[in-house]
Amino acid sequence: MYVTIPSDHTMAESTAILAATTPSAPQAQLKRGAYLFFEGDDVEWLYQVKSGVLRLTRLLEDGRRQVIAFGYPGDVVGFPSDGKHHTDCDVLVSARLQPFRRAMLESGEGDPVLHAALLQAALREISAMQDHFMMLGRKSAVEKVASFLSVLDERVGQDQGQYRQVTLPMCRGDIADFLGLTTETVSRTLTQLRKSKIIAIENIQTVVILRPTALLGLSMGDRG
Amino acid sequence: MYVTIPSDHTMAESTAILAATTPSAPQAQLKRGAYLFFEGDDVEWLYQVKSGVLRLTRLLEDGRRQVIAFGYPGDVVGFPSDGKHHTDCDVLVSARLQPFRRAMLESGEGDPVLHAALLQAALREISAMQDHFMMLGRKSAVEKVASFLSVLDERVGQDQGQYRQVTLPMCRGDIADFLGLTTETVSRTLTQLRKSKIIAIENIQTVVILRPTALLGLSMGDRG
DNA sequence: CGCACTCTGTTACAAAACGTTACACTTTAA
DNA sequence: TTAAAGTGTAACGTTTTGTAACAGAGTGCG
Repeated sequence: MYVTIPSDHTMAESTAILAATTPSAPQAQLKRGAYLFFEGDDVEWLYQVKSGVLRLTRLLEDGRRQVIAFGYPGDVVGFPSDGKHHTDCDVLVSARLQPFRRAMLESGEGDPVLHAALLQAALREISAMQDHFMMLGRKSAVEKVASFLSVLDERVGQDQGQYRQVTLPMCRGDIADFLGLTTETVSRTLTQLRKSKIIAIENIQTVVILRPTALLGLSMGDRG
Repeated sequence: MYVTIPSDHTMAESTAILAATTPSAPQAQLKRGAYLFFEGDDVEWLYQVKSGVLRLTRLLEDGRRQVIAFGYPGDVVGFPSDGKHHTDCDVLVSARLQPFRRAMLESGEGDPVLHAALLQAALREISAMQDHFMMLGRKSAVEKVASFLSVLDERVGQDQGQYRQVTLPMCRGDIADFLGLTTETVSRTLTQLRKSKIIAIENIQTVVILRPTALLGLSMGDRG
């Protein structure tokens, strides 16, 4: 999951699953904290997330970290480049995963439909990352956090009576490293949104969206 | 071209051209200022840059702009998502382009070798964009500009007697929008690098790298 | 059970980085 | 030649970060 510019097809497309195909391996179940792969590993499998949440990260030698993406249901992770993984990937919320052999993407032997579906997933990935560029490069802290919450709401928000509610399985540091901010700034910004009554923070992992329109406005550059 | 973490294979890989294949269209020659496509256009062709430089951009409604990438020889541009372009693309330096039908990527009918090569280009694109995330999200102004010059040097730098020399066909505003800075900051940072004798600015489009190691150091977080 | 300890998150204040504004200068195009 | 666009530089302002202190939740241990 990246922070993309809102669009109605986003969810439908990305969760359109590679379902009607012959899997080459049974689904795998992984617990919180487990690692799927590390940067530099040879790619054997791609994975489509069926349930749970993954985290993809890159590290700089001096310890700085960038969270590249969160893997939500429907997302495909593990695209190879030169046959290798270029991120670490671990499990944030215990996940069910559908593995696909790397060859299914790269040569498509056997199943052209699956091959095409994985290719389309890669192409969508490129487009989503382009959107995320705009966010990392050109948005303010408030816009970033507001965008993040909006996208998460659109993608996995739940109805909670009058309002909608978003669960944040990642810690503040993960959000910061995803949005290019510090944990303090993420924390301060959430407080600011709470004080403007745009969100409520029910508990540390649960945000209630009180004014979705205001949030969306902030994410696109309206003044607070 | 993205600002990726330096690696010896970068150039060899990306300029490894889709050469030994049957082109489905003759090469095209485009002049500075010409547009290849706009955001929202249906994708008919992908293009591999043979010579010249392209610029891929995205716009926000309020006018903020992100330069997504520069297209240098070897790069492939125009990957579709949902069949559409998601950036604008225009010509910075008059370019020779090899067009490939979109179907060559998406269905591969006719030429499996070409299909595989285009797919690999897309996968490399994903990896390069991940590196660029790190840069946009986690690097300071000096690190960004130093990284930019280092990558450009590695990719298209020319020998100039004792030193190496880089041509910047894009204006300061383009560099700024690529790195997530303002033109002033780009300008100040270049001045700063010039005053520390790490680069010399021969003319507005030509930078001489006096101390490549120092530049690389700065790009990875050493103090100035 | 209570206690110290760690980890995460929050807040306040100071500091740094970067952006904004303004203006001079150069180059390019009309 | 003049206007327009692009660039360089400086002073100033804003945003974001860094630092530090503290609160609360969870954990291990006596």
